[in-house]
Amino acid sequence: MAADTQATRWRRRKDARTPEIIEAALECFGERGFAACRLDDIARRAGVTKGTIYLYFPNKEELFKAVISRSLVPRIVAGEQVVAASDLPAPVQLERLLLTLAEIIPSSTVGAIPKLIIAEAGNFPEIARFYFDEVISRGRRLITGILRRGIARGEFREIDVDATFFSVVAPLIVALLWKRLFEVHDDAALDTAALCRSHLQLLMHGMAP
Amino acid sequence: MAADTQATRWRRRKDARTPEIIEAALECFGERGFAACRLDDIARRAGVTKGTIYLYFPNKEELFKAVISRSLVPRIVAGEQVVAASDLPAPVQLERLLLTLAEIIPSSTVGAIPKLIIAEAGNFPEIARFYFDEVISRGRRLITGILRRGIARGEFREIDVDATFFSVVAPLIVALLWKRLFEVHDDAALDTAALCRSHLQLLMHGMAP
Amino acid sequence: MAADTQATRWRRRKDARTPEIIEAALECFGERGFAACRLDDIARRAGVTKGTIYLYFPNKEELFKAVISRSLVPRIVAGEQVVAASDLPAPVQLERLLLTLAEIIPSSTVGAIPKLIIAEAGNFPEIARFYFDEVISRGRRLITGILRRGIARGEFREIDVDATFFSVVAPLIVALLWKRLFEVHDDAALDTAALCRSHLQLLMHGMAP
Amino acid sequence: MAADTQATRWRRRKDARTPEIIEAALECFGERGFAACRLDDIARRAGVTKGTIYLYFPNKEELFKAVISRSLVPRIVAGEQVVAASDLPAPVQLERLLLTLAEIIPSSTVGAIPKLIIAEAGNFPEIARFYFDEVISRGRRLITGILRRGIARGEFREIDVDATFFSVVAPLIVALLWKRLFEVHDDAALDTAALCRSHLQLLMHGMAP
DNA sequence: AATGAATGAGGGTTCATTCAT
DNA sequence: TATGAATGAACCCTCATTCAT
Repeated sequence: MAADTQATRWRRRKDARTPEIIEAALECFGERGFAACRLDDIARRAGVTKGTIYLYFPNKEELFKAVISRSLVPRIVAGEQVVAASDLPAPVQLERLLLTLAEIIPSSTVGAIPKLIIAEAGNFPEIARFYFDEVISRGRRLITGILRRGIARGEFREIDVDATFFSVVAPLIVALLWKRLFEVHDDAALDTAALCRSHLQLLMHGMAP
Repeated sequence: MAADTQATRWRRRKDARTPEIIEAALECFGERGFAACRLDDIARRAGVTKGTIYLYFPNKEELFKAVISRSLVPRIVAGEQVVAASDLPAPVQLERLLLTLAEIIPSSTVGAIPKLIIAEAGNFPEIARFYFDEVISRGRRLITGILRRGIARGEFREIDVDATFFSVVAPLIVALLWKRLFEVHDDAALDTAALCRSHLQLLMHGMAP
Repeated sequence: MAADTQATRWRRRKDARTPEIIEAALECFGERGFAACRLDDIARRAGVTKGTIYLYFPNKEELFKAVISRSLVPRIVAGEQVVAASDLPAPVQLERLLLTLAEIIPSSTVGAIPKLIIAEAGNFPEIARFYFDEVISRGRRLITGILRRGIARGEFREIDVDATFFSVVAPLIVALLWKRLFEVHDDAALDTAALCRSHLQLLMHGMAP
Repeated sequence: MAADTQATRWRRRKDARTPEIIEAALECFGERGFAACRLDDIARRAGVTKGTIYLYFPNKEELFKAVISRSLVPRIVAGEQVVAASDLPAPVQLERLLLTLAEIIPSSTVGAIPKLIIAEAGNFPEIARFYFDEVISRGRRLITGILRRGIARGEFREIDVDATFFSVVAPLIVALLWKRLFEVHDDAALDTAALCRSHLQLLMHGMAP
């Protein structure tokens, strides 16, 4: 029985290692960037030693790729479901989607990814491509889809949906970066809720027929 | 001809070297990031050897700081002048400012800085602070100033200027990053002009009284 | 056989490395001086690679300090015991102490330290201070103590003990340096034993009441 | 006339360069040792630039040799004259010689050489050999000569002159080093005069028939 | 599966030396 | 003769990666 408990504990431990290391790596990469982040740091945070990381990932670069790819899919899926599951008016859908998106902003883990992508896309074209295909393109399809439906239904005026995509999501992305990079230097904290409200209002007024 | 090249090479005096090295460093940092960019690369681009860099900058970090600080002031000043020099209606001022800002987007040199800042602000708080004070804060003051004047003059409806600041500038910043990071993966090139037009229209409609 | 070598190599654990590296460093520093001695040389002598040294010492300077400090204490203690353990006449004690001291002269390891100290004391005041406090001062206390006792007991005439300290020990120190620096250029090898005998005789005659 | 003055001034300047640089180099080498002393430092002290040094010396090593060799001959000659010029009793000659020697101790320039030799003899065998031949051997010849004459004349007892040579000069050499390396760490300054007096007394008593 | 001692290639930095002016 | 900008080899140090245990 004791042996059985042991075995279970060890198995769970082993299964848990991969996400634990990814989590630790995401934190560390997010704070310092890919190059400046040492595997020793990641290992310490994950509660293992450097050598152990190599049992789960062939090298630092692959670990980085895993960090990026495995941390995002759930979020995208969530977003797609918000839209697909309903047949609400486009403005309502857009609002819900942005509010869902805005929840990521303060998330200490996933929220670090955009900064990472921006910093390292040049050095890791493979990651950039993956991120573009799996996150950005899907996100853009979601949003432009809503915009198109809104136009078709007469809920939005005739707008350039590809361009407006930027107007819609950019403020949230910039807010995400701001929180991590500049809020500490500013007099007041960034009021994410107010920003969302204000931005949504601007969008609704701005796109109204 | 060889003699001529030599002469030219030697004519380049101390005062020419500094901007040459900064220029080369900006390119290199912009492409690969601070840590991944080797001094050898910078030196080669600047047409000198590694040792020469140390005649002009005490170390890599100070070179980085110089790159950031010396590349920005002129742009900010330009922006401030666009506004200060006129007493036009706020919407017109806003339009002119954004169009000026948009010109930076394709600039191969200065346009690389935002990415750099985002990537390295965490590792160089001093630089983050400098950038925040000298670029972001001044830019924000410019824009919120225009917004406030517009509200006061009845040209804009009552809006949250601090939040709207994000809605106004974020699309341009994201477009800047997009150009460098994702355009290559997208089917079509990003039409900056269309984006500006569309975004301005959205803003004008969205903030109209 | 290869397996055996391997095993031996791996059996050497952390605790064995430190003295091995210190020993190698002492040899190397002793031969070439601090600045001229490359870490690669030390590593090769210690049978490790450069990187390994940094697992045991934070940098070259700290390695140097360790070399000095860890190589000396045993010798001093030995000297103090020679004196403390007995209540012999002062001349006898002095003789024993000098003979003990003279044993260091040909020692290839510890014997290199005085040269090192002389060469680097200016660059490493901390080391100079340590050496002065832990070696020189203690040695001086030992010798002046014997001299004072000898005077008090009427075994020596009234002498300036602080000045005589130099007359007592200097010849041994100079002999130590001579062995390493000039013996090779001289016609005959330095006869340390004869030097000791002659010097002790001089001292005994010279300090006799 | 002005031209003439100029010419004279320039010639004098040029003739003065060599000793100026040697002087500056001796100071610098004496303070930091050969390796740790940068040519930039020497140049600055000599009031010239680095390049100028290469007009007078082919490289750093030759400059070092010049420093050693040109700084010593005068002193040796002085010592030899003190002895050769007289037919005084050996004890008196010895006393005069040691007092002459002791004058070097506080000399800030020449006094730095022994430390330099000790530090670098291993790295520059050529210099060690030169110093041994031109300084040490001649000094030893002087002193052992006096000792032999003293024995022959019945002024000294039968002693081992080669060994006693160390007993005679070592205290002065150690005092020289002490002044530069450890006096700053000691409670009291080293009283060179007292040391000479005490040492001479010891010698005279110790070698008396 | 996990460790952690060891490696070694690579980068930042220094500085003796060169050379056009 | 003197300068000082430029060079490049050499060295310290870091850290991703390996591997015996």
